[in-house]
Amino acid sequence: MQLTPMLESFVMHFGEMGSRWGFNRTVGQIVALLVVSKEAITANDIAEALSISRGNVSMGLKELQAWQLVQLQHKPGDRKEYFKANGSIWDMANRVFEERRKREMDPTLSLLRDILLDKPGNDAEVFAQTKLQEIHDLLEGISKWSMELQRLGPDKLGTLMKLGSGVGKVLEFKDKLLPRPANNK
Amino acid sequence: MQLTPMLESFVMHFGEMGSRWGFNRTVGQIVALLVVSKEAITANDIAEALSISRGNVSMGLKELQAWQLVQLQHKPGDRKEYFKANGSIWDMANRVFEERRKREMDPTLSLLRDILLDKPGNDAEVFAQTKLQEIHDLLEGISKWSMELQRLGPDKLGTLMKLGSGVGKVLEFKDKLLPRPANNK
DNA sequence: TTAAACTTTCATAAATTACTGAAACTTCAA
DNA sequence: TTGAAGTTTCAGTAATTTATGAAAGTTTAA
Repeated sequence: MQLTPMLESFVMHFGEMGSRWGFNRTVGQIVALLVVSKEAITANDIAEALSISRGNVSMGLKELQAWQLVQLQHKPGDRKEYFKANGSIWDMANRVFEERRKREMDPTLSLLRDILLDKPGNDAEVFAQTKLQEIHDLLEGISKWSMELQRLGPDKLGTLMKLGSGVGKVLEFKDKLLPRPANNK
Repeated sequence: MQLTPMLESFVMHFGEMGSRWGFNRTVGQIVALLVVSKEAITANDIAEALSISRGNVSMGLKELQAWQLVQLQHKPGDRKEYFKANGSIWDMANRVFEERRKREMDPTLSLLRDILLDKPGNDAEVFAQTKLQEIHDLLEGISKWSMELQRLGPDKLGTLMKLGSGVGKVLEFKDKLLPRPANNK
């Protein structure tokens, strides 16, 4: 497998960005390669296209399976395993969001809840706890909201996003039209 | 400066999470320390509290200034520089979002735009470009939308988030009430 | 000016993370 | 069962990132 310059620049860029998106360079390259590949490809193809070791590919694919970003395929009469991107771009982005939410917010939320159960021992701790409470509430809000948004599905989310600055307007309607939502803290 | 066990656990946790949030351990610890400190503190206080070198603190604070997460203060008759968290938790979270958007999406958007200007050279590139276009549109959508949301300000965003699953309902209203929004691509 | 008090820089050391490749493992056809 | 075709694991090494601390830089009071 040989990449054209166009595809190579894309794949390499995803490698560079990988670490910012929560995985390492190789994993970024692999997922990029799979996304632009029409047909499913083997681990050997990947190793060759990216000039990395076979072992590295294996670990990368394992990681991507944990993220649910790749799909395994078998071809009849062929013992090799073939891989392809799992779902649409939208699906993949959703899974990345979800996974990052888990990794970036859940552990902190859990720690904050624990700490907030403790009695403050002095003045400094009293002040600190009010701050920790604020952080907790913000994280919890974002966390819950992002889960709601994902539940909306692509179509509605699309509408919501296209709404853009119109969101403000719609919110005003809501105040006038919805008598009183039942979810006050 | 000596941290109580409660504060220490919080500060250390932020250190661990730091790398997932886009900065390194030390920077995470420093920002956590500043957030729970009622009074502004000196770089030496920080080095002592976290048991890290003075130089490291200096670099960490520099980084945090780039993120606009710390504020410098001077006390009359005192030559030292004092530092405190810059703005409310909300403000700080906003800046982190903004900065991450810039780092995680902008470079990719820019690359994708470039690539999409090229003529595909073969079949594989034709397929790849449709995928790249999808990625581009999704990223652009998220990017623009998140900017809109930030423009709403805390109050409205709060309402929107509290709305939760109610968002779906409000969207239905919108379809019925807003004749036709002017922002079609 | 000088020098004391303080801060930043940066070369190098330490720590962490990622990659390789050979060995171990698995699966399947004969 | 054997061995060929394939995959995974993991110890060792390479690459990258982060931290240290001494030297250089800055600021201000006298």
